Amino acid sequence: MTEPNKLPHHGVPDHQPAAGGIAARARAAATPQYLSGLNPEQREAVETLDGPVLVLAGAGTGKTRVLTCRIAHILSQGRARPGEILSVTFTNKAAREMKLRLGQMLGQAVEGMPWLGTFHSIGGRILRTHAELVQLKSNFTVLDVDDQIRLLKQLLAADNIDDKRWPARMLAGLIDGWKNRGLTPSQVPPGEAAVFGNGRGGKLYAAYQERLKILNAADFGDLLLENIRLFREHPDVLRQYQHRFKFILVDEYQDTNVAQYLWLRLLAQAPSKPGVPLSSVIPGRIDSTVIPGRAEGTNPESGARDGDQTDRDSGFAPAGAPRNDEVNILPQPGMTAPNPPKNICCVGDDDQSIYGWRGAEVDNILRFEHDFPGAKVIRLERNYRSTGHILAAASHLIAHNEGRLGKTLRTEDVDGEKVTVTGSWDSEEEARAIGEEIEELQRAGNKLNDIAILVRASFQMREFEDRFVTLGLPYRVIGGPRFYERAEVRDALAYLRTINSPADDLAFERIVNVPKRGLGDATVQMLHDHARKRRIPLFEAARAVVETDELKPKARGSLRDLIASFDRWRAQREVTSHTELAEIVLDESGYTEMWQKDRSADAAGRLENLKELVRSMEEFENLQGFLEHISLVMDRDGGAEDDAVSLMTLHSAKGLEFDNVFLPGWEEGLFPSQRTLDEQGRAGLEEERRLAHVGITRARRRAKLYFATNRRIHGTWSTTIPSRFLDELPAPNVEITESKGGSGWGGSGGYGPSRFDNVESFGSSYSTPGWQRAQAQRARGQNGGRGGGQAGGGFNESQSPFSGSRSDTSNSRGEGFSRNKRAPLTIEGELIAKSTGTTSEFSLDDRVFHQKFGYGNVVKIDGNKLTIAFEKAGEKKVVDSFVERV
DNA sequence: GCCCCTAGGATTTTT
DNA sequence: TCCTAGGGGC
Repeated sequence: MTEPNKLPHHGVPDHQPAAGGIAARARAAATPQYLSGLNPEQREAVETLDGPVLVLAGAGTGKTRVLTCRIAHILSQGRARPGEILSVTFTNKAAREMKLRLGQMLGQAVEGMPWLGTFHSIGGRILRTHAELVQLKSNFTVLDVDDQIRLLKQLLAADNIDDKRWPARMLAGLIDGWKNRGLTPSQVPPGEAAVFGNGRGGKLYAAYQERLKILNAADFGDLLLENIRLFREHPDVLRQYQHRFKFILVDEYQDTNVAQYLWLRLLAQAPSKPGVPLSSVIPGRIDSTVIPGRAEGTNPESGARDGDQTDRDSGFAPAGAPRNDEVNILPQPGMTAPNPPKNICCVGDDDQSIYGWRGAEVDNILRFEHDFPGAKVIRLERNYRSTGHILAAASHLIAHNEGRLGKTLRTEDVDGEKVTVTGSWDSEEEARAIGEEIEELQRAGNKLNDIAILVRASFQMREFEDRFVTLGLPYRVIGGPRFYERAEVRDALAYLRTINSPADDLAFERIVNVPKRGLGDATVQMLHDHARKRRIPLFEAARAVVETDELKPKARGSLRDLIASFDRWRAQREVTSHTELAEIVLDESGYTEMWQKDRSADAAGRLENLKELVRSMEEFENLQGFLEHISLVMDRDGGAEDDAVSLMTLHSAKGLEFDNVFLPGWEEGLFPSQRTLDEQGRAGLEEERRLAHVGITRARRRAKLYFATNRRIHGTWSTTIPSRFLDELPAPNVEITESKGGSGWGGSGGYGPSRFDNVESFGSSYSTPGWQRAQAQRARGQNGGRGGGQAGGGFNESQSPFSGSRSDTSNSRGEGFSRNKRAPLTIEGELIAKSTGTTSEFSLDDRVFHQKFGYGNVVKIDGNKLTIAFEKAGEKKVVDSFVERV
C-alpha cells in the first residue's frame, strides 16, 4: 500500500508538524509512540473513534498509516479486542500490508487480527460458518471466472441457446453486475434480465444459482450476496456479528460496490432487538438525492440502490434524514430504542476510484455523509510523496472532473523536475526511448526497483518486454496471470477439490480425462445425462454407470479405476498429511508423469509450479483450509528480490509508489480508452481521468508521459492523436521533450529537441512535433514513410511501421508469463443438452428401448440399475435413465 | 477418442 | 497479430 509520511527527498528537513514547536514535541513525547509523527488531520482521523468517520485521503497522504494507527489506538485504549474489529480492504495486498504494519507497530502484542481481510475473504468466512442457512455446505467451493463460464455454457446449451449469439462470457458479466449490485435473481429488473438470450437472462441467472447450490459452490459475487441474504433472512445471525464488531474500518471506500455497501451497512447498524424483524425496526430507505456537483445521469446504475427490495432492511438513514453535521442521529420513528451509529470509519479517495467498470460506486463515498448522518469528515491533503511539479500536474488534471468531493493536495517538498511529455513516432520507438532513459537513470545511480512503467492496457507491455529482453534489462511484470490460474495448478486443484467435495462436478469434469484415460466426450456426456436425470453429482453418476454395461469395457475399466483411486485418496486423507496426499494424488493419477513426458518447452516450468503448489499447502492446516484460501487469498508472489524495473497496468499500480514513473501510451482511444468512453460516456471519461491521476501520483520524483503517433492495434498500424489528458496538464509544470529513441522522425535533420525545450505554453499537445508530423503524414496519405529521409540514427533500425514486420524476435517472455495452454475442454454444454424428458419407474417385464442396445425386456431391477434382455445385444445391465418404455 | 488445422474473434482494467 | 474454439480427418 502507500507509504505515507515517507521522509522527504532531496534532503529537505522533516516537514511533519509534530516536529514543529516545543509544545508539539512535548505533546509528542507524552503520547503513545504510534501517534507521534502524525499531522493534525491524521491524528484527528486516528483519535476520532466514536461515530461514523469518513477520511478523504488523497494520494500519498498517509491513508494506510492512519488506518493502522487507528487500529492500534483502539486496541491500546482498550476500546476493543482484536477480534472485535472488522477491518476490510479491497485487495489481499492491502490486507497483508496492514497486518505487517500492525505487527511492527504493536510488536507481537496482537495475535493476528482475525477480521482483517478483503471483503471477499471475510464474506466467505462468515458464509462458511453458516453455510447451511444458505443451502451450502461449509466446504463449498469458490468458483473462479473460468468455472463460472463453463457452468454457464452448460446452462446455455441446456436451454438451446446459441452461445455464439449469446456468449456465456456476456452472461457471466451480467450476472456479475447484478451480484455487484446486490440483486438476487428475483430482484433483477425484468427489463434488464430480458436483454440476454431473448428474454431468458433472468431465468438463466436463477438456474445458475440453483446449479451452484447443487455443486456446493459459490462464485465471487455470492460471497457477498449470499452473505447479505444470510443476514437478511436470519436477523439473529446478523445480530451476532453486529455485537461482535465494535469497530468497523474500511479501506478504499471509493471502490466499494453496492453489495459491499449493503453488507457494510447491515453490519454497521446497531444490533436490533431480538425477535423484531429488521424491516420493522428501521423503515427508512435512502432517497436518491443528487450529490451536488455530480453530473446528473452519469451513473445509470445508481438507481438500483433505491429499489425498496435491496435497501429496505438495512436503511441506516431514513428518507429525508437531515444532513446533520454535529449531532448524532436521533431515534427515528419506528425505532424501539436509541440506535447509536456504529463506529465505522471509511477511508478513501474519490479521485482514485478506478473500478467503476466492476461495479464500484463512487456514489458510496460521495454520499457517505448522507448515509451516515452525523459523520465526521476529515480530509487529508498533505502529500508526503511527490514533488511540487508532479503534484501540481496531477491536481490540475483531476480538477477537470466534475463529480468529486474536492480536495487540494499540497506538498512542502521542493518543486523538483517538471513532468515531461515526450512524443515518439511509434510504439516501438516509445519503448526504445523509455529503455534508454531507464538505462540513463540506472547509470545515474537509480535503482531499477525505483522505476516503474505503468500502462493502460496489458497489451502495451509486450513491446517493453521485447525491448528489455534485447537490452538485457531486468524487469518484472506485476499482475498478469495468477499462480492459481495456470492450467497445471488448476488441474491439480481440481483433483483436490474432487477429493474434498465429491459434488464438485466442475472439478471432476476437468480432470476426468486429464491425463488422457480414454474418457472422452461421449463418456462424459453419458455421465451428464445420468447425473442430470437423477439429480446426483457426476461422480455419483460415474459410480453407478460403472456397475453397468453402458460403457465400452475400456472406458468402463478406466472410469472404475479412477473412482477407486478417488475412494482410496479420500480414505488416505484421514491418515496422511494434506501435502503428502497431494503428492500421492499427483503421482498416482499420472498427472505428474504426463508433464514429465511432455516435450514442450514449458513442461519443466509446469512441474516446478506443481511443486510450488504443494509447498504452498504447507502453510495451511489441512486440505479444506487450503482450498478455502487458494482462490481468495493466493496472490502470485513477487518473490524476486532482484533489482528490476516494474511493469504493470495503471490499475494494479494503485497503492504503489516509485521514484521514477514512466507513463506510455497517452493517446486518444487508448488512454482514455475508447471503449470506456463508448460504454460509459462522461462517467467513463472521468474514470479514465482518475486513472491518469493515479498514474501521475505514483511518482515521487519523476513522472514521464509519452505518446506515440502510430500504434499497432490488433496487428494493424493506425495513426493516433495525443491524449486529451495531455492538454489538461498545467503548462508551468510540464516540459515537452523530444524522444530520445532517436531512430524515428525526430533525428538531427528534423525537429531538434532544442526547438521545443523552451515551449512556454503547452496550449495544445497537438502542437507537439509528433502530432504535427502525424498531421503532415496523414495529409500525404500515409505514404511518405518517415519524412525527411533519416536513416537509422545509430539504432537498430526497425522497418517502417507500415511494413508490418518486426525487427526483433518476440518469443521470449518474462519469467512466469507463459500464456496458458490449457487442456482441451470437453464440450460440456452439448452433454447436458441431450438429456431430455423424465424416466418413469420400471417394472419387471417392461418392454424398453435403449439407444445403443435396441429393444428388450426388463428382467431384473436393482435400484436404478436394470438388467435387460435385449433382442440383439443379449442380457445387459444398464442405468434406468437410459432406457424408455415402449 | 484424439489430434491437427483453420477460421474467426479479440484486446482494458480484477476480487 | 496472436489466440482460441471448433470442425474435420485419422
